[in-house]
Parts: sequence; structure tokens; C-alpha cells
Amino acid sequence: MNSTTHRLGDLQLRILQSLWARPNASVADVHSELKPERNLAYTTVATMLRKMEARGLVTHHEEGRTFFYRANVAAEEVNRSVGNHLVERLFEGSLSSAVHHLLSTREVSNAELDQLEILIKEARQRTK
Amino acid sequence: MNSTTHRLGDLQLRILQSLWARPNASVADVHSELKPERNLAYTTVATMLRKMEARGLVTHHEEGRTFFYRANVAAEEVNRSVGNHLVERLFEGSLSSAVHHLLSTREVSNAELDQLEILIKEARQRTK
DNA sequence: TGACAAAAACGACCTAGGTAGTATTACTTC
DNA sequence: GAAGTAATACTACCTAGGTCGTTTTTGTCA
Repeated sequence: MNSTTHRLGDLQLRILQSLWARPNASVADVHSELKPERNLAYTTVATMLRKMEARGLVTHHEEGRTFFYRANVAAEEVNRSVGNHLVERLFEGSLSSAVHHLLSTREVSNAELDQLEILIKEARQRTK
Repeated sequence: MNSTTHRLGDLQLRILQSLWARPNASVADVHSELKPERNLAYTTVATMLRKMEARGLVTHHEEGRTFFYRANVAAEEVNRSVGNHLVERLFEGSLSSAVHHLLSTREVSNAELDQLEILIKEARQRTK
């Protein structure tokens, strides 16, 4: 894949998320999906999709005169890449200090804490 | 503070980190600190510091003809802001899915897992 | 005091994201 | 077949990070 999956703009990320949820979407599809949160012009979405295709982030195929886009990078890949990049540049690679900051400044429900403990147990199993 | 503490460039973040570790540093100080990892021109650092001051990220005071800079935003603040922003935009605010991704794709030592469990216990105490 | 060096100021340029208007093309429908 | 509509294509512009080169100022020291 592209080595620069981290460093995606906000709009690019939202478009990718839209495509992950609804693969093979036309410009109109993406545009109307994003309409409520960002009141963008149709051409803004179209232009961004074209730019993203040039960067290899999405691909398209044509049906009649309409382009249908799909993501060319996996959600897992992007999330991992962006997440790791953040931990690296902010916390020198220390996952625990990253989580520490998150935990100490966010409201975290008990259910989420339960979930986290399960994840830790699973991680222990894996490294055993 | 500034509402845009998230969205800092890599260089800006590194400069801030340098200033957090060594407050009241001259351009030469920051430049030589960053020298090993990034072979930047002196003026690059100076220019970036000036731009950062214009954005309110750092301040300076003069001693003789030399500027001494210090960070105008706290490390805690920036880390929290950047971290939260990431969790929001990548995982819709779910801390556990963020941590899940991190845990599932990184090598995490047992010591770090221990540390995480302690953090969770502390968080539970706090919300009780 | 005159040369040198160090420091800041300024301006220039490139890249990339983001946003959108205008032009062109082509399909549909009366 | 002409008008209207819905697509894409193209171009332009703004902002911000990042990177330096050149110029100006000023202090130091032989």
C-alpha cells in the first residue's frame, strides 16, 4: 500500500469511512451521506475523490456516465497506521502512556473499562 | 488556549517537545537538539518558531540580541487534545475500540499490560 | 576601528488539503 | 431533435506546514 496512509485530512478520512460503510458509491452517494455534517458542494466531494484516486486511496469504475468509487485502503490498515503514528510521535512509542492520557482525561464508562480488561487478557494470552 | 492545539505538524510538535524538555531555549538550542534526527537549516527552525509564535504556540523574550523561546501550551493539553481528536475522528469516540486497535497490532510487553491494568483500576476508583 | 560572526527579519517556493465555480459532455424526455 | 439535467473535467484560490536563501542588524574581538 501507500506508505502515507497516516496523515489523512479530515475530509479524506470521512470519505473513506463513508466508502467503507457503503462500498461502490457514486459521488452523489458520498455527497448526500456527508450532507448533514458538512454542507459541501457536490463538486467538492467529486474533486476530493479525484485527488484521492490520484493518491491511490480510492479507485473507481464506470457504469454508464457515472463513477462508482470504492476505498483502496482497508479500514484496519488506516486505523492502525494513524494510531501507531500518533503513539510514536506523541508518546515515544509507549502505548501505556498513550492510554494513560486518554483514560485520565476522558469520561470512560464502566462498560468500556470492562471491555479494556478483556482486551488486556486477550493480549496476555497472545504473548504467552 | 488556542482551540486548534490538535492538528500540529510533525516539526511543530517536535519543537514543542524540545521546549518542554528544555524551557527557555534559543533557536540555536532547538536547532542543535533536532540536528541528529532532522538535518534542518538553522533558518528553518527560526522561521518555524516565528510562525508558531504568531499562532500562540510559543512565546519569546529577548536577552541581548538573542531570542529565548518557551512553549505556550502545556504538554498535557496538547497530548490530550491530539489524542482525543484522534479517538473522535477514527473511532467515533470509543476509547475501547481505539485501544483495541493499538493492542491488536503492536507488540506490547507484559510490563505495559501490567501498567494498563493499574490504570484501569485507578479509573474505576475515580468513577466509583 | 574594521572585519567577522551570530542573530533575526523577510520573502520565496513547494506541497497538500479543502472548497467551489465554470465548462463540457452526454443522457433523457417531451 | 431540442431543452434540460446530471455527470465529470478543469481551473483557481486559500490556508498552513515545511524548507531555505538572502539581507539586515548588531555585537565581539583582534
